[in-house]
Order: sequence, then structure tokens, then C-alpha cells
Amino acid sequence: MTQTTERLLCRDILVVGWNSQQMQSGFAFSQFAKRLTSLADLTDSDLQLLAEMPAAIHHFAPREILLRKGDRAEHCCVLLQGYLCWRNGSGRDRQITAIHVPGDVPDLHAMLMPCADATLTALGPAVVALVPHAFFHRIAGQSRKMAHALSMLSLADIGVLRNWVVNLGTRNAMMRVTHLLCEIVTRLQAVGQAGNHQFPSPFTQSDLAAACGISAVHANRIIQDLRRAGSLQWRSKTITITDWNALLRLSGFTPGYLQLRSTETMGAASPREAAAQRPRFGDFSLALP
Amino acid sequence: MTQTTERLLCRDILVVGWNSQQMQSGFAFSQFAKRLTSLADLTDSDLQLLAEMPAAIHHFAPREILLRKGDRAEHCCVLLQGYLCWRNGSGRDRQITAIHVPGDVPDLHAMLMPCADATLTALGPAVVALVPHAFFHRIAGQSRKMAHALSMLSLADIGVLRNWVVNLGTRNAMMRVTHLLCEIVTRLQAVGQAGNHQFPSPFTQSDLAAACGISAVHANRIIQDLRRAGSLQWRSKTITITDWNALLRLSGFTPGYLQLRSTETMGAASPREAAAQRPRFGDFSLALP
DNA sequence: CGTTCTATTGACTCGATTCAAACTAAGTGG
DNA sequence: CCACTTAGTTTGAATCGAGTCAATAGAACG
Repeated sequence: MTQTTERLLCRDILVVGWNSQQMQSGFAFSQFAKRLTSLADLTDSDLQLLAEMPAAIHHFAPREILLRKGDRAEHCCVLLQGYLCWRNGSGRDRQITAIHVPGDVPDLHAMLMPCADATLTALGPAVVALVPHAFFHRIAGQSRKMAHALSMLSLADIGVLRNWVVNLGTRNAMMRVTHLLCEIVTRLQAVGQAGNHQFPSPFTQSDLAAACGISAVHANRIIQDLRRAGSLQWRSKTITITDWNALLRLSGFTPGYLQLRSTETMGAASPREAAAQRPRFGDFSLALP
Repeated sequence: MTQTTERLLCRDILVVGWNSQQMQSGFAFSQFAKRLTSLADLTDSDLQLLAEMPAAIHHFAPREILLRKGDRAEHCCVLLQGYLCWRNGSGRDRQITAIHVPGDVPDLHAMLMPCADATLTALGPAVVALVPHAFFHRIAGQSRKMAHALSMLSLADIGVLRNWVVNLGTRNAMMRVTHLLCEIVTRLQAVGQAGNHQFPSPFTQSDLAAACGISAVHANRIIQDLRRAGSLQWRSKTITITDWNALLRLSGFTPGYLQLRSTETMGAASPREAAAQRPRFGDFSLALP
């Protein structure tokens, strides 16, 4: 697969061009905004800061490596389309420690720890905007709320990781798989995707197994059980959850740990209402002079 | 167990009083400084900021709860002595998702996400300094390096969590237990403890099991295997690693993910040398106006 | 000195892995 | 467009690590 690169500003994507390539990116840029909004209360002027985001758009092939263990980068990967994952250890079936969906910035923490301690790879084809650390640095300085939102984006991973530990430590294979599926759907919905419980699944069953800490064979058997029970369809790189309640019941999934301001679909809902429900606290950023 | 509370400044502990109670705290306060130094390069004037730390010293009994899921606090828990752990889920053997050693601040991230998503409990008796969020806020503002160190302290947990996912996802019971022991020893050494591979172990075998995602019975069998092999002693709430190399071999432990600036014991070593080896990068803080 | 945790041991069961083979889908190049 | 290759999925059988249950022994604590 050819790797194309374009350097442009998000403003350009949004305002100027609308060819298919840029439309795609423009759509995904709004997912990044949605993702930030799902974590923190941002005003329109805060979001306006994102328009100046210098983005070098990269396309990655399935399994392509974005960041190798030990690499140090000057920019972060804003995921626009597809999935990325962190892989730890060596060997073919090394553990997947995190899966990222559009709107995420998997290596945002690299701004403080520039030396990657794992490998970031594409799960299926992925579109990524490379954004210099300096840009986030700058907009964090221009807006307290933006600084807070970016910190949340980085810290939200802690909640997810903690939950993965619970998943691997206490649940059996069926619960692990269904729980992961529920999490992915919920996170996609937070950026306005998978509204009908349907989403692209370019990953293999081995990938699923590597994320759930089970063997590929066993993952396959679980998937088939779910298919036979009518809870799930997985055809032509697309998963459709046909019985969401069954999945919730099987997995014991509760979305609280994702830190989303609204546990409902963020897509169409009003963020303002969600913000009102949650107790406010003073704008604060972790390391803020 | 009685719960005593004293309100004082670290300066007072360090400079003024030296009764047994305060000596204990003074010693442990230095561990907090060591912990920060283990993660980032700090000058003496940076560390001087810590002298003004307002600390309400609390003593907690084994299994006592410091922070319940859903609680929101105004201060962070600086662990001075003993161990704390995050527990997720319900039931007696709910998963332990993190173990903290002296010098850690398990809930530092609560400054940005004040609503706890898990339960923080004491593993054995613990001494904790409650420090207002505002204090960290302030010293982060006074020193870039301190801001960076505090951010690192918070982000270091991500590396540890990622490794726990690997531990639970890919390793068998023997590797999980030995890996956890190696991690604890290494983290204790980073604050000048366990220099001889010996450390207090007030936790039960059930706690160990809950952290490793195995049953208490199986944890017991693993410990006995290690004892019989002469790799380990566990008597009167003290663990002594009698064959460190065996544990390293069994677990495949490598300390890189702990983000310690020196993989050697930090206790007596010169932090300045370690800093020189590591490539420097501009002082930066995640969300810094 | 009894009560209550914690540690230990054995027997049985079961979920999950491993190995191996067959089958399907997806490319790739002549 | 088909033959060939490769990657991924599916299936069965044998095995094993780990869980569960239950009972006992020991330690800690009031």
C-alpha cells in the first residue's frame, strides 16, 4: 500500500478543499474535537484553536508500525480513521495493551516521556495526522480548558488500562471478548460512530485474542458461540452487534471507567446538559505554572 | 487500630522535631523526594519547594479504605510507609489493579479527575500524608522541572499498568508472581529500600493472588515452589529474595517500563550521572499555559 | 483461651491451550 | 483470468494449567 503524505492545516481541510481525501480528514478531525468534548467541557473558542492544527496526513497499511519501542518522536499521532494498537513484548502473539479509535491520540503522553516503551501499530488500514508536540504545547497555553481536556485525554488511558487489568485478571474468555467489544462500541459512539452497533473490524481474530490474552483458536470458538446465539455478525470486515443487551449481560460492561461525560451516545446529544449533571471543579491542569 | 492525625509542614518534620513519630515521617518524606528524583532531573531548589508541603499525617489499619469508588477528594495521598493498592470490582477477591510503594502518590491524577473510579485501600498498616491538591498546583507553577516531575509521577503509572496487562495476558502463574515480586523490589529500591532484596510483606497470599489474577490456593502453591527452590523466604511479614537471578530468569523481568532514570539502585547512586546518560529534552508539562 | 483469619494439602473438575489438519478468502503474478 | 501463494478461519482430539471444594493446621488477636 502506498503511503501518501500531505501537509496542511485543519482549517484548510475544514474551510477550503473538499476533495474526497480531505473530506475524509475533515470528518475525522471533527472526531478529534468530539473526543475532547466527550472528556471535558470546551467552548467554541477553545475548539477554534484546533483549526490551526498543522497536520501531516499519513496513511498506514495493516500491521504497519508507527512507532517502535525505543523510538522518540517530535509529534503525536492523532488517529483520524481506523484503529491503532500498542503491542508489548515480542513474538507473533505479543500482548495488545491498548486499542485506539478515531479521535484518540495514543502517544500524547510521549510529549513528556518521548521514549516509547511499546510498539504502536495499525490494526487494519489507518489514517493518522502527525501533529508536532509544540502545537499541543501551544494551545494548552492558550486555553485552560484545552489544557485540561488534553490532560484528560492522556489520563483517560489510565482508567481504560485499569479496566483491562480487571478484564484479564478476573474474567473468563467469553466475558473478556464481549467486554472488549462493548468497550469499542462505546468509545466509537463517543465520537459519533457505531450508532447502530455496527462498526468496521479490520482486525483479525488473532488480534482479538492478543488483546484478550487468550489463544486465537479459543477466540474463534467464542466468536462462533456469539454468532450461533445470534448476538453478533462478523462479515467482510464489519461487526454488527445484533443483541446489544445480551453482550452487556454477558460482559458485565459498565461504561463509567471511560470517563465520558455522558454515558449515552455523544453524537447528537447536547454536551451542555451532560456537563451540568457532572459536578464542576476548578479548571486545573496537572503541571501548570 | 487507632487513627492518629497530625497537621504539620514537611519543613517542621525535617528541621524541628525528631520524636519517633516525626522521624518516621521525615524519613519517608525523603522517599517522596527520591521518587521524584528517580523520574526526573530536579535541582536542590526544586526539592526545596517540598519543604513547605502541608502534610496531615494519617495512619491506616490493614484493609482500611482511603478512598471509595465515587469519592471526590481535595487532597492527594502521599504514601510515606507501607503499601496501598487500588481495587476494582466487588467481592472479596476483587482484582488489585495497582500496588503503590512509599514515595508514590496513588491518586495524583485525581487532581484532574477528582472522582475516583476504584477503591484505594491499605495493604497492611500504612502511613500517609494528605496534601491538598492546591499545593501541587502551586509548586508546579513555581518550577517547570517540578511540574514535569509531577506529570511523570502520574504518567509512570501508565507504563506500570501496561506491564500488568502483559503480565496477566501472556504469563503463567509462576511468571506473574515472580514478575510482581521483581517489580516491587525494584520500585522499593528506587526509593532506597529493599537494598538487600528484603522487604516487609504485610499483604496476604490472597492479596498477591488478587494482584496476579490467580486463585489464593494456586498462589500458595507457587510461593511454596519458590521456597523449596530456595529462591525466596517469606516469614513474619517479611520477604527475602534469596536468589534474585532465579527470579529474574523465571519472570523475564526488565525494569525499563518503570521509567526510572537509572535502572540501578537509586539509593546511593548519583542521579546526575544517570541524567547525563539519558537524552535530555526540553522542559515540558502536559497542560501548561 | 477461644475466635477468626491465614496458610496448607489433596482430590476432582474444567476452561483453555496446543497441535494438527482442512478449509476459505484474499492477493499476486504469469 | 486462472493457478499459485499466503494469511486467516474452522474443526477435532489430546493435554495441562489452574480453579474449586473441602478439610486441616497454624498464626494472630482480643
